[in-house]
Amino acid sequence: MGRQPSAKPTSFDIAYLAGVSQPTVSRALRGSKSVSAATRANIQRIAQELNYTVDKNASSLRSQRTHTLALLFFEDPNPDESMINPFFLSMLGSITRECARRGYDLLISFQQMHNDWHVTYQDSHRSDGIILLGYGDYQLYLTKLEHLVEMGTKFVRWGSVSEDGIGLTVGSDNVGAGEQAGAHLVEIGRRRIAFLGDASDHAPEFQDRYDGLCRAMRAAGLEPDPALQRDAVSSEDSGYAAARSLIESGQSFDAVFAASDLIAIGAMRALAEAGLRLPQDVAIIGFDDIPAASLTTPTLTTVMQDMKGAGTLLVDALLARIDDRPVEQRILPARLIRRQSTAV
Amino acid sequence: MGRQPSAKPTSFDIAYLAGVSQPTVSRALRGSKSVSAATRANIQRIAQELNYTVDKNASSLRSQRTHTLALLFFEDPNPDESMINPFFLSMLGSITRECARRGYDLLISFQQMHNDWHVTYQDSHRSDGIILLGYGDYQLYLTKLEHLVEMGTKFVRWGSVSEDGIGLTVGSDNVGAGEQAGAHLVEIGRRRIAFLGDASDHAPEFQDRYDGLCRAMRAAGLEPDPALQRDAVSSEDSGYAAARSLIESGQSFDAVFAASDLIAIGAMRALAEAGLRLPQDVAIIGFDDIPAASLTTPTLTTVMQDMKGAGTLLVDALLARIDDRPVEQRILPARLIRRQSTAV
DNA sequence: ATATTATGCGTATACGTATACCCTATGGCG
DNA sequence: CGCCATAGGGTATACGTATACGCATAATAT
Repeated sequence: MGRQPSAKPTSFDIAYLAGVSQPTVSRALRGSKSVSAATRANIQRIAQELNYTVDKNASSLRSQRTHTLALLFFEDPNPDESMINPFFLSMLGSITRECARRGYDLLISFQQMHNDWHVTYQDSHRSDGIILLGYGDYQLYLTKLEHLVEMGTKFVRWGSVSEDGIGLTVGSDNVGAGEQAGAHLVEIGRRRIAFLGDASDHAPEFQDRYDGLCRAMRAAGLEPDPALQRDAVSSEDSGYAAARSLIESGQSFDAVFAASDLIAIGAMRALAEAGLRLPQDVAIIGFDDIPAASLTTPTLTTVMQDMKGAGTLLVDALLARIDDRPVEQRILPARLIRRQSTAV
Repeated sequence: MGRQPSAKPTSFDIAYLAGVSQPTVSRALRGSKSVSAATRANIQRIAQELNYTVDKNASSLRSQRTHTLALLFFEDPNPDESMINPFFLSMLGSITRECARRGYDLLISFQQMHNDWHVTYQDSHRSDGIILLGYGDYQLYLTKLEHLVEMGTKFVRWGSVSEDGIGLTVGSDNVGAGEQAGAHLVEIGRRRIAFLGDASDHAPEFQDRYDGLCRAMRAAGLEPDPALQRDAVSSEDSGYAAARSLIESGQSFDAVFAASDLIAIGAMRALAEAGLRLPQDVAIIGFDDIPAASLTTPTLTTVMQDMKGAGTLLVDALLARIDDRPVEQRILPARLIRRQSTAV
């Protein structure tokens, strides 16, 4: 009770003090060239003094531009609560920074795929565009994407770029990364390389990684054995289960390429429990280079994605989309990080 | 280019179709009781059919309520880029979920403390309130908080509850947690317990943890040795440096309580390099229970904070603040997780 | 039967900004 | 010296919603 600033100043207040009309204030502050330098400077000074800020809602309502992006993150059906995609954080960091740099706000929301998110954000004028990260049910995802396209909603998504997908996609070079991993394993003399991760079209990124592995093996004259592939989603438990299934099948193998570090960490536990020595008996490579990867015993060879570049590129691409500038799909390079788990 | 929905429907469209006036539509959809059940049902049906959503900007402009919260995360001056507070993610998850449950949107922004964030979010009507996480320069932080209070801005912050702080604070029971850790170390026979982490008023939470440790030691008839305390910020490198400094000082110690897991992990590296056996020669306890804590060798005893509860509580408290309902400071319990690093 | 109150809804208007349009002084040009 | 382009800025209005009020009709009280 009794706050000294009687109320938030409006553009009318500024206009009054500057001896001009309200529209002139608006023009001056938004950089219109039809206002003289002197007038603009004066207006800016007064605005500064009064701590004036443009009312976001009024501005958005009138201009139909919110200068806000929405980031929708889709969770897996049963998320390993304690370990939600660790690598997501650095991407989030670079996305928020890039947004700030461009003068955009960022709305964030963790979603279940079955929600009506595809209606909420654009139709209610909350944001100018949407960034999509992850997905639960891939088929449902595609359906909703089609709906977005129909509605003319602007969006970009993180994922597999190789598929001729719906909408604009930014992603790592998963195939190339898989090749690097495969080549490395072949180089250290491994012949029977297992793959842990969904290799179906439910998880295009994982499939790309598998494709890359297969390509590297064939290039070395080896034929990938389908019996050495096990489905797994990105969680430690799932990796553990997949590795156990592999061990119990009695198949012989001397290397494992896991589609994510979480899977790899779970698999390492299973392998160690089975008395297999890492990396002598089984070499293992993960994917993502999460912080934990350098703490495992042995430390985990993995593939590092350019998460910072990813955030920047996603925002870049989305803004281009919004402004109807041309954009093409962009693939980010990934790099193999060699650690003890493949050091023979 | 030829989109079939001629335009986003407005409340006028609904009103026309329902044979009522626009305000009635607004009333019906917002649950005003001065509209008959029949009318309301009819309006809702039509709105549903047209995929109508309330325009967020218009609504916020008129009602002066944005139904949006802003989450400001302050980064340390030199963030260990790859490992930004890992425990932050689960909190973020619970905050977004809680917001969604209450029908609030969440704006997120990583900030440098020196920015004018304290003006931007409330004054421009972007959000109804602010959640503050972390801080860089603590003194500067306090200054800006005072400014927020002056302006009548609604906010809550995560931090040390014990200080009779500015504004409303939600935080873990750091003192209690420190006591638990100390008691545990004493229980396994340790007498010379070092503390790694800033114990100054620049980092109230760390100081609370240290106070807790001291209290537990005194309760056991031990006097904490100030020479065994080393400043450290929450990063692996800083922990490593602090531990090295401790080792090189020649002080004898048989346990380490680190103010965060990152510090602990760095310290473990330094201790191992110095040929000290963990936990036989030196037992060690961290704080946060980040995923990596269960992957170190030996696995790390640590304190788990209730991050999910934290997110819920922060949102809860802020909404209460916004609605001018009474709220008191809330302290969340923390729990010691015993692992190999203190198993003797 | 008349006065009173509640119910359900329409009328008018405000929220604060951005833009289309219009007008007035210049200055340049022939 | 008259004509037109241009700079600079004012006037009017729209963006879509939420609320203060007022006014009927119906329900209840007296």
